[in-house]
Amino acid sequence: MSESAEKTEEQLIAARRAKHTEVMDAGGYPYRFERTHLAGDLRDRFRGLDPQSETDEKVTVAGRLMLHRSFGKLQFGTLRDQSGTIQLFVDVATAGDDLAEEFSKLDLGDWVGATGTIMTTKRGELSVRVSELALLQKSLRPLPDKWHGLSDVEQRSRRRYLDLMVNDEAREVALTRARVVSELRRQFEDRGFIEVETPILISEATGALAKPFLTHHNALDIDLQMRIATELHLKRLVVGGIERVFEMGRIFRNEGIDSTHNPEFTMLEAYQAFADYGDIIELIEEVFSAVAVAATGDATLSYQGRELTFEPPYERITLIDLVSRFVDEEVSLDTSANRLAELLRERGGEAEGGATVGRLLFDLYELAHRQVWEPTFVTDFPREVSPLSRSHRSEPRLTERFELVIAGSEYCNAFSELNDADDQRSRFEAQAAARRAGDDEAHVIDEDYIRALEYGLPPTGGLGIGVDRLVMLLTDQPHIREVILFPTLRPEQGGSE
RNA sequence: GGGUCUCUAGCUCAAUUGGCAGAGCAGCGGGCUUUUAACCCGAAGGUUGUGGGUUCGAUUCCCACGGGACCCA
Repeated sequence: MSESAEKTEEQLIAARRAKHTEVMDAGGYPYRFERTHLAGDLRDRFRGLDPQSETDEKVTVAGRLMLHRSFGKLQFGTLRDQSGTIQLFVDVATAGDDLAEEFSKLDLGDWVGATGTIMTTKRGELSVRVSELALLQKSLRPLPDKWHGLSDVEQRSRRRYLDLMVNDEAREVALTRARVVSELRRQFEDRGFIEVETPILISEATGALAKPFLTHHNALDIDLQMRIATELHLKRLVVGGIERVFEMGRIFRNEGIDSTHNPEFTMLEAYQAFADYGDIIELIEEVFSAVAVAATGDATLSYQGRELTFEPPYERITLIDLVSRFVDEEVSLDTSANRLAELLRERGGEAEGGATVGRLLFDLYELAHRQVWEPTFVTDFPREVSPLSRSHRSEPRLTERFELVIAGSEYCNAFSELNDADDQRSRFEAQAAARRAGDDEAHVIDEDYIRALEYGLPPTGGLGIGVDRLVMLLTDQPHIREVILFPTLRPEQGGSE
């Protein structure tokens, strides 16, 4: 922004600031305000009131002044509170010159309280015939365009308060997210899951394949990492006897930012003793359909112009069958690595030298799953890409793991939990070898977790749900920044965050 | 990391082949007793992201840098 542009803005601010100074000189703004009704409540209660009605109902409303229309001796204002909008009507004949003058001096964006009787206008608009007015706090800065709102995506993310003020969709997304989170919590609580909180700062981040954020604790003088999953802590709690446990919390992964990745995001993980991945599939179907209905009112919705239904049952297909369908050729665990690498390259993938059959099948799946639209459980993942999943009961080269794929992306990752301490140790060691070979996202060995398993983890089914992505789906948003109120951004030049 | 596009008034957007940078909203002044983005009249508001270059002349063409968006890896 150039200096003169700032000057232009300063001129706009100066006029508002002059009025602000007047208020301050006259004793300042109120510390509280007694509101009797929300706009939405009034709309519900007086729905169907005939045009040009006058009532004796005296109400006090409060909110931000969003629009102002002056019509000679009449003035109309649109006041918005959290529940919606209500019109303020000021008639100089009944309100008097002073109140009309006071009302006309308000600026868009001001926080205003108004008392008066409920009425409707000739056109039937529900209004408050204002008899008392209170300026609760002046807005010193001009609002964005009253019709177009704020459209620049960067500014909308950076100044979310403005986005929420002027863009209906931003408010709707925020509210829907709250409904999703609330319903998720209710679904698990109703099934007897106990909500817990596990550490975010830990000496070594485990439970997923991702780079952690690094930090430092001064008093202990130790380096710490921020969690990349809640998995191993939650399973320790199952070992401890909390047989149904969940956590919905912030996860941090030190990765790039794109339409589906924010460095901090919200994941729900849940673990259920005595269940296997088949039980978890049923649980997920119930939870997802309930959440879709709670968020949007319907289990069927439109995402990016295409219909999608959360109505169970969802399709189930093994990873190998999905890959076979994708490459249009029957593949299996006995297909040669060379052939799989060839198929991968043909489909535009990159096959690393020395990649195992399981790895290559997984890489092919990563391409194949983009073509899946309706909710689909893809089951039975290769062992080497699933270091925390229990071996498949009928095929040891596979694990009892599934992902729920919807609209080309993964929304849930779940498995029969690996509860054999010795097997877990050998999986960790395989990961450690990969790490030594240069894979810095390979899992590190968590000795205490193995110790916990040695005390005995019952047969357990577990799941992880990417909450942000689920909200994207349910709000029809193509970018994760639209469902996170304050997404990670490069700091503004010269500004502070 | 690579490619494409983009940055003009507080906000939303124009600007012909390179020829005086315009509008709407907001703000300011005036009019209007039923508006719904009210409307009408008037005045004001700009170092066109930053820095270089080409040119008589650059919002426009070229280069670099910065911010952003999308696609690819």
